[in-house]
Amino acid sequence: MTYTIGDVAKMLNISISTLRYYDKQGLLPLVARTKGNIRVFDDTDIECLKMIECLKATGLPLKDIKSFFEWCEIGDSTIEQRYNLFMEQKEKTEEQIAMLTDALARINYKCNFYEVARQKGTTNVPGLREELKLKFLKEENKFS
Amino acid sequence: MTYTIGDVAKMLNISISTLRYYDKQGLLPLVARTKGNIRVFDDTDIECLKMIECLKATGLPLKDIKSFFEWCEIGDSTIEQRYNLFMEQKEKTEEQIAMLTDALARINYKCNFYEVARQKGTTNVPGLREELKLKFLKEENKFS
DNA sequence: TTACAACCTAAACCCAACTTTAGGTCAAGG
DNA sequence: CCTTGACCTAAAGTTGGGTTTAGGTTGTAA
Repeated sequence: MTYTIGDVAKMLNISISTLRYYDKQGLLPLVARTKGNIRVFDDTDIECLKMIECLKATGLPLKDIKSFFEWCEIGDSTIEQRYNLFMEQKEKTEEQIAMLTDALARINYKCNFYEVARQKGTTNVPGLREELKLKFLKEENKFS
Repeated sequence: MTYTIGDVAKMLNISISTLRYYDKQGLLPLVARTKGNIRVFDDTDIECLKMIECLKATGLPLKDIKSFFEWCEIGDSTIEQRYNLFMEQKEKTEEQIAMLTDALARINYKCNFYEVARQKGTTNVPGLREELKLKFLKEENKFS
């Protein structure tokens, strides 16, 4: 099965210009072309793009993703590097999830805070603490 | 308790230039100054900065963080906006965690794959599938 | 066979979020 | 007083990850 760049863009929800940009950056070194120079993507290219999306989602820079594909092409002598890359990325991803989980807890707190504030019509709700209140009250005092 | 910009930079592990940048962008509208124009941070400013870090971690752009602080200053008439901001950010953060959890599963698979490959000295391991193999094998065939 | 959408390139442009640079000011210790 | 490190500003530069533009080619269907 083969696909045009437009097909791939729709399938993976990546813009055509981004796909061309990735190709130019050397992230898709193996994309075939027709005699008329039109890109022909196959299922392996789709798999590569999904891997790119996965690594990008975890914050790996494009140049490092490029390195990974270069290592794949070189072969078995680069297994150690590839292993290290994924082990490191695993750690970083776990850290990111932990950070986001923390952030989510704070945000949930705020959701509850503003839920109550919405009902009462004021952020001045006894029993609930808002981080910013002190200073804004100080500010109010300044103006009064 | 008050702090210099250098103190805050060390406490929160944010560079001095970033703190000044945030101030310039209007994210720290309430930071006091000495008569000699030196910034004086207090504990509320530290709380604001922690909130900034939290929202930034979830991908909220600085201009939106600025809006939030502006809404806080305006007062109770902006409760609804603030509520919506946090509800939306809650959703987005949950989505991000889900995405990262997916990515982590793929990465863990790769860790295992390369763990075995490392032991065997080759990625050509029966029973383990590598997304990229097809094409690279095709490539090998091209050259042989 | 020509019209038309979809493809191509190179190069310029864009944006957020910083960082660096250049040239100055502040304040505490000797 | 004067030195020195920490502070200040404005403005320019940097980076990553794209998008846009301008000008051209391909290929399919009427």
